[in-house]
Amino acid sequence: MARKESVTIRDILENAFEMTREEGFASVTARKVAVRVGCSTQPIFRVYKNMEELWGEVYKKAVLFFQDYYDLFPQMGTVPFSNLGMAYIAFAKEEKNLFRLLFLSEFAARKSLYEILNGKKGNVLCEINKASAMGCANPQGMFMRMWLFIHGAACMSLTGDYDLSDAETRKLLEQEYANG
Amino acid sequence: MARKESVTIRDILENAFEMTREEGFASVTARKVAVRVGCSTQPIFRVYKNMEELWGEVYKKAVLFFQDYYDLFPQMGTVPFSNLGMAYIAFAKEEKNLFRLLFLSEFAARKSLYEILNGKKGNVLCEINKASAMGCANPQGMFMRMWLFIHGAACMSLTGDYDLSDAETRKLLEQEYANG
DNA sequence: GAATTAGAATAACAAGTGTTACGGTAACAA
DNA sequence: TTGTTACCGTAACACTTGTTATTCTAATTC
Repeated sequence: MARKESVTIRDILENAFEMTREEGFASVTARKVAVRVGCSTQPIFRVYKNMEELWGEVYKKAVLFFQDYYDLFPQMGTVPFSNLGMAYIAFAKEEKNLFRLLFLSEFAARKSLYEILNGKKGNVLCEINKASAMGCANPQGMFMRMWLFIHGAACMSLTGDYDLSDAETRKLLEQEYANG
Repeated sequence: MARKESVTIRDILENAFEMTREEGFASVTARKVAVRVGCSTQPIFRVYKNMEELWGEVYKKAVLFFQDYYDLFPQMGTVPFSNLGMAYIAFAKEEKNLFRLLFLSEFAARKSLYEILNGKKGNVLCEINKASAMGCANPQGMFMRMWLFIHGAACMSLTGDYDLSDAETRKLLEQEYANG
């Protein structure tokens, strides 16, 4: 009856996402995505109502990407929030453009920081419970204090103003917890 | 001999800076600045070689603006780094667009965080000396720890994920210092 | 008042954006 | 083999960007 599609929704989203990773969210334009996919701009607008919709999907994919990143991140030590924090800081270093999109852009208002961190498994709640079980009197307050610290390190690494090693960073986080 | 200028360099820079404050750095385009000044785009290119140069001047003006902001900020309490930190966080809340330009944008690499904070009066050194005089064993390390905390709060307030009152924030900073 | 000349307005160029109209093409049904 | 029809490439529209060429204007000097 009809012609077979040669450009899939997957091709488009995948490439738009990789472009965000490599060149930043601002470079996801209709023509640039088309060039990278190797087609005209037409298939994009067949699949997505408009660019706004594609951008929204890239954002959603970035959220899932971060959550997978944390799931695969090596879990070391037992100090609450430290693994989550280490993953967050490493993510900011390695995936600067995705970090900006998720946690600093105007887009970032779509999901709260807490919502993204918590993910499907309730990562934050899990850490809060762990802290509580370890005798922390105010685990929510501890989370906030720790996270200010962690978010600060992550954001600072974007501009090159933070350059401690992973080992030093972990030490700092553990001290920070101990001092609470 | 010649015609008198009706659009000054001051008109242009002042308006470009105010546009950055109100609408963000990205809205400083030749035409938009011209509309706001009330002239054509021509006087801009008489005074500045190109837009890049104007943007550079806006950035420099933002640096000075922040430093004045801190100089006029009410100095309360004696805990080292706390006044500098409170000013920084308040600045992020009140001048979101300038904060982004100074401390998070690609532009931010022009001057290091430390350089901007320190200013002409050596604000950071001053606080480090104060800490030292008050018996702090590792004042540089203290500065770094405090500043991670402070930068985290400032950046979080941009996306609406930080909403503690000034009093609560100050308390946190003082505790943070005490725990070091 | 006339000539000179720098300042500024108008308009254009070239490149880039999102989006849409049109027409050719390829795959399947008859 | 012939239609049908969804897919996709080409080209265009309308808009925005930085920048520049041209033309008009106004202030000063003679």
